[in-house]
Amino acid sequence: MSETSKNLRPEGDLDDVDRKIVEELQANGRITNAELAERVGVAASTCIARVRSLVSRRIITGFTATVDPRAMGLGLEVLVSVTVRSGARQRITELSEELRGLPEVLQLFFLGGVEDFIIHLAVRDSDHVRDFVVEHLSAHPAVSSTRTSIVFSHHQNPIRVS
Amino acid sequence: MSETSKNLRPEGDLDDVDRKIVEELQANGRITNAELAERVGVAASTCIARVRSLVSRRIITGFTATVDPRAMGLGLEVLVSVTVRSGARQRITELSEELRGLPEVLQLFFLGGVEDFIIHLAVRDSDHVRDFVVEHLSAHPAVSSTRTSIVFSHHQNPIRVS
DNA sequence: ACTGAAAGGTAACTCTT
DNA sequence: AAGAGTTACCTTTCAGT
Repeated sequence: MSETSKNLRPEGDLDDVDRKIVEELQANGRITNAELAERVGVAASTCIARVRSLVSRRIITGFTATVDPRAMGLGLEVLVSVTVRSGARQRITELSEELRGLPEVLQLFFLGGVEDFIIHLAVRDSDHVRDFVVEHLSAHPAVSSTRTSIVFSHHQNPIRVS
Repeated sequence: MSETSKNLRPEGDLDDVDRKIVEELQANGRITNAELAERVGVAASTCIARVRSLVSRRIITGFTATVDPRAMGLGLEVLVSVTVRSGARQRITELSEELRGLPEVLQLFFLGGVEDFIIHLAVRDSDHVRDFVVEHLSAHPAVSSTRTSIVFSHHQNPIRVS
């Protein structure tokens, strides 16, 4: 009954069962509740209650299929760094919201530092990159400069509780 | 029966049904086959065959739960740009594989251009960033320089067929 | 708060058209 | 590719611990 039997919440306020569930669902988001329960070592009824709690607490924020961009005809990925004009700082939010809505944009990092954004794009080809930069960045009054780098490869890891 | 009735495969060789399936499964990876079939407008038996085909062709590469790093005790995200010493180019692969295995690493972009990598980290706090950089980057003989930027916000979009 | 069993529902498979 | 019918399994609930 002591607090010392609980860890000093080293990672959020999840216990071992929650963490195992999160780990398994990151590795396979389509696993059935029955199998998840077995892997985690709790009853199916317990497991489904835990998963629902994790979702309602917004610890798990969603379930998605991961798709290969090349299979969708998007053979080129690039990272575009954007610096905003110092006189146009207040327009960063407006610009970022515009960018978020564009289909080429896979990810948008809103940064502190020299660069204000990094945009991760998946596009058909280099012409498509140029069109994107010209149309949405160079033409925008808030944008000071951009720098585009080709992504040779891209790896994504699950979040690990370590 | 003519080729003209098929589009000039504007995005891979997926038809409208495949594309709708991919779209729905990115939005909700845990949708049931019956509901997916209804939304896409095909029979359940057709739908499950399509999904399996997409997975076996590696167009859909997996299903995952998305997790809030903050809920896992990882309250700080940063992007670290890494430049490799010009005399140590051949060690990039070795370094990237080492980095991929680290629990703090969410994403790794292997780049062409001035910078060789960008590492997306989720960490507890700024001490954790420093430890990571010192331990895994500065100490590495192939690393020439690093630059760390705080991520204020991060958005991720599904891949859209446009 | 977790478990286990029972009931109901749904998915998956096969065959046929 | 669709539909029907069968099987099997999964989800859900609830009472008990």
